[in-house]
Order: sequence, then structure tokens, then C-alpha cells
Amino acid sequence: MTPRKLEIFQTALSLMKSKGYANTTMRDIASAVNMEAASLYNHIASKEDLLAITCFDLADQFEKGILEVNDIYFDAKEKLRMAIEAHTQILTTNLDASYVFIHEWRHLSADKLNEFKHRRNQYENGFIEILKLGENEGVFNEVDEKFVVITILSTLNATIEWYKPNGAFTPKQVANKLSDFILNGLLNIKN
Amino acid sequence: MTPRKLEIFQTALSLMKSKGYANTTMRDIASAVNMEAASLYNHIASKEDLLAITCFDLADQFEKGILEVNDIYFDAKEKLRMAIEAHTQILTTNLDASYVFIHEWRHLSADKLNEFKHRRNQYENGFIEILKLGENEGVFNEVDEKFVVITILSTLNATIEWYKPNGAFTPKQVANKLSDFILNGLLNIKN
DNA sequence: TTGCAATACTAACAAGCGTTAGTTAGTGTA
DNA sequence: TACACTAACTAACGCTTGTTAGTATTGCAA
Repeated sequence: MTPRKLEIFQTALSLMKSKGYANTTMRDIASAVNMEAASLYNHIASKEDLLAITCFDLADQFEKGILEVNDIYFDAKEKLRMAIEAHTQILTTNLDASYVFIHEWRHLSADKLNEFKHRRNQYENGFIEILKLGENEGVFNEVDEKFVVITILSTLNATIEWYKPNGAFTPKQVANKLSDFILNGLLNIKN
Repeated sequence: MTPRKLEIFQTALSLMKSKGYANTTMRDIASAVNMEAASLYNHIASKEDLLAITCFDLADQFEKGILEVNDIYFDAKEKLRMAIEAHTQILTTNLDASYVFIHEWRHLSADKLNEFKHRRNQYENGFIEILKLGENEGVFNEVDEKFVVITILSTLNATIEWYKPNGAFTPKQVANKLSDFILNGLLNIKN
């Protein structure tokens, strides 16, 4: 990844974050990096590559995170906190890419779309494993795992809608807020 | 709204749900209702109208819901449950429209986009009102309200990713699951 | 029965799209 | 000096898009 290619990716992701994939043209991206649209093709193969490489690179990171958590022996509560922290770390350190990943993946072409969905399913299964462990331990409430895992991931992904890299919270602090919310809920324990 | 116009809207929303707004062409919609693209313009003014009318109609419903909840005297816990139920009712009884509302609103043109964001902010403020009430009552944990309201709404909106109208749960049951999750969290109280 | 409004059609336009072809200037290497 | 490589350019292609103009058909109201 040459510096110029990196610049193109970062610029493209930033544009796609604010305007969406479909509304971001190659000419938009080109003019944002001061070149002609045709010149982009010296660096990337196609517009879809920008999306696909971004999506699958992040998918790699997410998978690596959940696999590491599930490879280690810990109780479910601790595992869930670790998985949440890993997820949050990736989101907050790749804000634009994460935004595109979460909102624009359905613009992938058919075969890549299938692969993407399959890998997302596997990732969800990693969380379901933790939930089941917690239920066996008696630590988590018995839940509809599919419902809960979608809910948890939506909760985590909401981070990209408000997080500012130089704002009040470190990624670790965000992860703790999210873990507390997911584990304890909104109610004050006294009540 | 004539029957034919209704059919066009429902068909368009269904297509936009599966393919996205940008990838759904007027010719797609037309052929799905067995007419030519040009004929659609006897019923609707533009492609964006399909999106805008859908978004603002749902916005009306959401606003009405939160206003009713906040106009009634109740404790915060009950109010939050009511707001969650109202939100879930609208989502589950307008699945395609809700999907488009949640995922495609950013394709609105500039001025409508501003109005949309403004109204979404007002809706969030309705929830923040409940959160503050709950903190004053000592019932809710002290929280960063902006963080929590975005998190809650993301949690609620995740419903459209899995809910099936003729599936196992009524809207009311879904609302209860969501309320329980948001209020109590995942942890078994015994622990 | 006439006339009008609603609804469909065919044909086409202007704009914008991603991408390719062919070329050129600059840079480092044999 | 000669060559190859990189990265930029101009020009254009083929296609799709939302939309408009103009016209035909239909069914109800007068």
C-alpha cells in the first residue's frame, strides 16, 4: 500500500461516510486527491475494490478478535467484556472504514455479498458461544440468542454515530460504558 | 392515496429494502407493478418523493408516539416502557418502510435532509426527557444521556433486522423483550 | 352520447456514470 | 545514453439514469 494509494482509500472512505457509496463518484474521489478520475485506476482496480477491501479488511480484524477471546479460558462475563472491548477498539480506531463497513456493505456485488454475510454470521456465532456459556454458568439470563446477539452488535455499532477520536473518551472507556449498559441495563440496582 | 399509488409505494419500499434506494431504478419499480417507468409519474412526482414521503410519514408517527408518552403523568420507568412500545409498534407494523427510513434517509436532498435531522434530534430529546426524569427519581443510573439515547434507539431499530410479522412474537412481546434488556441488562439478578 | 379526467403507452433526451485507450512527463537503473 | 516503470493526463465510449413530451385508451359523469 503506497502512500498515494493509502491517501486515495482514506479520502474515498471519508467521502463515502458523508455521502454514501452510491453517491460518491470516482470523479469526486479524484478531485479530492487532486487528480483525474482515470488516474485512480493506476492505484486501484475498481470502485468496488474500495468497498470490498475495506469491508474484508475489517472483517478480518473482527474475526481475529472474537477468535482470540474464545480461545482463552475465562468466565462468560469476562469473555463478553473482552469481546466488546475488541469490537470497540476496531470501530474507534477505524472510524470512517467502520462507518462504510456498517452502512454500505450491501453494495457489494453478489458473490462478495454472500461471502460477507457468511463471515458476519460466523462472527455472530462467536458471540452466541459466549452467551450460551453464560447461560450454562447461570450468570446470564436465558435469552433468545439470535435476538440478543443482533441487539448487542447494534448497540456496539452505534458507537460510530457519536464517537470523536479526540473527544472525552478513550476506546477502553467506551467499551466499559457499553459493557456496563449491556450487562446491567439502565436501572439503578437499588430499585 | 389511490390503490394503485399505494401499490407503487409498497412495491418500491420492498425493492429498496432489498437493493437499497440508489440501486433501485424507476424501471425496476415499474416492471414490478407491470407498467412502464414513465407511467409512474402519473402517480408520483419523483423518485425522491417515494423516499421523502416514507421518511416523513414515519417521522410523524414517531413524534406522535413520544409526545403522547411525555404528555402523560407516569414514572420514568413506565414512560420508557411506553416509549419503547410505541417505537416498536411503528417499526413492526411498517417493516419495509422502517427499513428504508433507517437505512436510506441520507439519500434525501439537502433541505429535506436538514429537516429530517432536526426532527430526529427532537425525537431523541423526547427520550432524553425520560432519562433525566428517571435520574431525578433515582431510578435510572446516572448516564451520558446522548450516548444512552443513541444506544437505546439503535437497540430498538435492530428489530427490523430480524422481525418477521407472522413469526413467534407479537410487537408487544418484542417491546417487552427490548424493555427488559434495556432496563435490566443481560446479567441474572442473582449474580 | 359526448367530454373529460385518469392512466397507460412509446420515444427520446440530457446528464452522469465507471471504465478503457492511448499518450506523456518524470525518475531511477542498466 | 537508453530503457523501463510509475503516475499523471486527455478523450471518449457505452451504458444507465430520472425525467419529459406527446399520444392513445378507458371509464365515468354530464
